[in-house]
Amino acid sequence: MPNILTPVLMVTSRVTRISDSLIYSRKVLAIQPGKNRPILEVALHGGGGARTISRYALEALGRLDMDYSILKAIATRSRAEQLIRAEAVAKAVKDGKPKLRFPRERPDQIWPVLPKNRQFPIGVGTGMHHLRVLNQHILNRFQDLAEPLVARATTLTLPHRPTDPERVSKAEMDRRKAEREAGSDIPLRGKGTAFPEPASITAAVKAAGFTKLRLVCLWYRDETRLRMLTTLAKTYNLDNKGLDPRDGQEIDLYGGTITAVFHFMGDFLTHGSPSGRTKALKPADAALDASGGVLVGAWCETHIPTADDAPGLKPAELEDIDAKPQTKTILAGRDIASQYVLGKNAQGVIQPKAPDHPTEMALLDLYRSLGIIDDRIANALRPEPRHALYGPDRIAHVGFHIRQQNKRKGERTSPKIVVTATALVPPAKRGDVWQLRGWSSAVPRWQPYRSAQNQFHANQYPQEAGGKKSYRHRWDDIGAVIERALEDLVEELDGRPYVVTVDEDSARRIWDGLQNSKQSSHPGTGKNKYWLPGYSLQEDERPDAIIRVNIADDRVPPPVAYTRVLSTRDGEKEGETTNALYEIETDFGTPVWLLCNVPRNYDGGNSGRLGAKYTRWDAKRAVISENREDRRKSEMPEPWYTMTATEIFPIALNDRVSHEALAFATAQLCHQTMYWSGRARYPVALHAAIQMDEDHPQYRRTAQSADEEPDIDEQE
DNA sequence: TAATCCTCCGCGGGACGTAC
DNA sequence: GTACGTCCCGCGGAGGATTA
Repeated sequence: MPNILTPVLMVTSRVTRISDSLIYSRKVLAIQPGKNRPILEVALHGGGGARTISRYALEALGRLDMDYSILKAIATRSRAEQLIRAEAVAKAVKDGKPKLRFPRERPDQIWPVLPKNRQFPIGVGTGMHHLRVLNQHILNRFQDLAEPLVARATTLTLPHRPTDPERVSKAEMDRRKAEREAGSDIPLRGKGTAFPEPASITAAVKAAGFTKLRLVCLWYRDETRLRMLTTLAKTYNLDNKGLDPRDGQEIDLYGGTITAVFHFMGDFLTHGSPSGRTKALKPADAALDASGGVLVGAWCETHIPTADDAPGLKPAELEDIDAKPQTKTILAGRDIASQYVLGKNAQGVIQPKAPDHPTEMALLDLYRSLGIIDDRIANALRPEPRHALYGPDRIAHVGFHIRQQNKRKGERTSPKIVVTATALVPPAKRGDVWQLRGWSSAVPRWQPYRSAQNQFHANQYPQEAGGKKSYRHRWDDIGAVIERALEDLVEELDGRPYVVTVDEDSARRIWDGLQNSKQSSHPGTGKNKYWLPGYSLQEDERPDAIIRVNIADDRVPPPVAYTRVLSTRDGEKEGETTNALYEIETDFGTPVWLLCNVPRNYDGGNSGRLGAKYTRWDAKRAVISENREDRRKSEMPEPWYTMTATEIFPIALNDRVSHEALAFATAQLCHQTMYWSGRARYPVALHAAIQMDEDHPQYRRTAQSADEEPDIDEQE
C-alpha cells in the first residue's frame, strides 16, 4: 500500500492440496516436532519422479534449531516411492503403460504439495467466512500491537449498465404488480442485455467514417452456421423462421446499415499447413471487399486441433497446424477484424444451451474488435456534481499494457516484450460518440483501435533490437518508446488533457515513481531512467495524472466485511459483501482507493455462495435422493470464493487534478466495460489494450509439460 | 580471473472452476 | 465465446559461491 509509514502486515489464507506422492512434488509442508512451532515449507530438488531434498534446504534446516526428523522422513519417503516407481516401470516393460499407485494414508510429518492444478476431490478457495474468522483471530492476537487499515465508503454511485436489470420507479412497480395480479405476465423488472442498440452501432459506424457494417460469417459445420444465424436474428429482432440465406447472399439486419453474409469455408478454416489458405479465401472475396466505405468484420468457426485432424502428430506439433492463428493473420493482413467461435470440443459438436452464451459473447467481442463504442461509456463517466469542474468525462483515458513473454520449453528466441495501448478519446462536442484509438510496439503509431489491432495481429511480436541488453537497459528502452508514443498522442489530442493508467505489477520495473517505496522521494532518485509515464515531456504535454491500478492478490488487501452506520437511529449493521469504492486513510500524501469486487461466481444464480456462513471443515456432503429438490452436490469439490479488490492510486502531475474524481472515473470504467456483462479487473482503456495482446496469433499458451507424470487411476 | 553453478526473486502463465 | 478467482510451476535476471 502506498503512502503508509508503518509496515503493513497482510494476512490471507489459501487452500493447499496434498498429493499422495512426494517424488513428483516441488514442495512439501513439514511439521516440526515440538509444540508451537510453525509449519515449514521445504523445496525439493531433482526431476523425473526422483525428487528429494535440495542441498540448500538441507543447509537451512541444519541451521535451524531442530532435530533431523524432517530430513529423515523426506529421505525415507522419497526412497520408498522411488522403489514403487521402479517396480511399476519394470512391470511396464512387459505390460505397456506403467501404472503407479502410492499409498493413500494420512500423511504424518511430511505433506507433499499437489504439484499441478488438476481435478482433485477438494476445490480451491477458502470462502468469505474463513477470512472473517481469520481476521478476528488476528485482531485478537495482536490486540493493540497492530491496527487495521481504515477504509471509508465513498459517495460514488455506480453507473446503471445495459446489462443490469431494468430500473423501475416505485409507482411503475406498483402499477406492474397490480397488472400482474390482474393476470398480465409483464415482468416486474426487465432483464438487461449486453447487446447495444442497433441504432447506436450504426451511429458509431458512421462516426468512424463508414457507410455500413457487414458481418461476414465463415463456417464449415451446419450447426455452427445455425448458431450464428440464430444469434443474429435474436439480437436484431428478426424472424428466425424465414431466415435461410444462400451462400454469399447479403441479408439486411438493420435498415441497410448492418448486414450479414454467410460463406461455407471448409478449405480455409480446417486445420493444416499454411500454404494455400489465401487462395481458399477467394470465394469470400466479394463479401470481404471493403470498398465503398464498408466496415467488415469476420466471424469464423474453429475447433482446437486434436489427433483426429492429423493422425500421427505429437500434441506439441498440433499447434503448428491450427487454422485459427493462421487465418487470423491473413484476415488481419487485409485489415479485417476477426472473431472465432468453437464448433466442437472434446465431447463432440457443441449443443448450444439457451441462451447460447459462447456465440453471443463472440459477437459482442467482434464489436469490441471493430472499435464500436456506444453510449455506455459516456453514461458510465457522468461525474458527481462536485467533480464536474475537473471533468473526468472531458479528458482522454489512456491505458498502457506491458508484458514480457518468456521463452517456453524448447524455444530458442530471447524473451519478447509486448506493449499495447489504447486511448479513449472524448468527443469534441458533448453528446457525440467517444473514439477508441490504438497503438502497439509492433506498429508504433496511433490509429483507430480496429486498424491498430489488425496491424498488430498481422505482425510478429517485435524482436528485441540491438543485441543482448541488460535488464535495466531493456526496460529503460521500453520506457523511451512509450514516452515517444505519448508525445505523438499529445498532437492527436489537440489540447485535450489526458491521464495514463498502468498496472503496477508490470509497470513498476520501468517507472520508479510507481513504486510504494519511492512515494516520499523525488524524480531522479531511483535506478530507472524514467520516473512516471510522460514525465519527461514538456510540462504542458504531460498527462494530468498517472493512475496506478493493482489487482495482484498478494499486494492488495482482501476485504472481509463492512460496517454500515445507520443514519436513522444510532447503531451499526455488519454487511458481508460489498462492491462499493472505499477510500483508505494514508499517513502522508494522497489517499488510495479500493474498489471491492464480489466474484460473479460467488454471487451468481447457481453457486449458493459457498463459504459465506461456515468454513470448509463444515462443508456439506452430497445428498443422493430420488426427490429432485433434496438432491445436492458435495460442497468440497466446488471452488469457494472470497471478495477481491482493485487498488486505484491516482498520482497527479499538476494541481488542477482532483484525485477523487479520477478514482471515481477509474472505478466507473471498471464497472462498465465495452462489451461484457459484469465488471472487469481493469478500466476500459487498459482492458482494451490487454485484449489486443491476448488476441494476437502468437499469444498461445499450449505449452507441453516435459515432466513425467504418474497415471492416476480414475476412482470414486 | 573468467566461466559456471546455484538459488532467490519477480513475474509470466497454465490449468481448472464458475458465471453470463 | 470472455471474464474472473485460485494456486501452482517455472523462466530468466541478479548475484553469491565454486570451479577451471
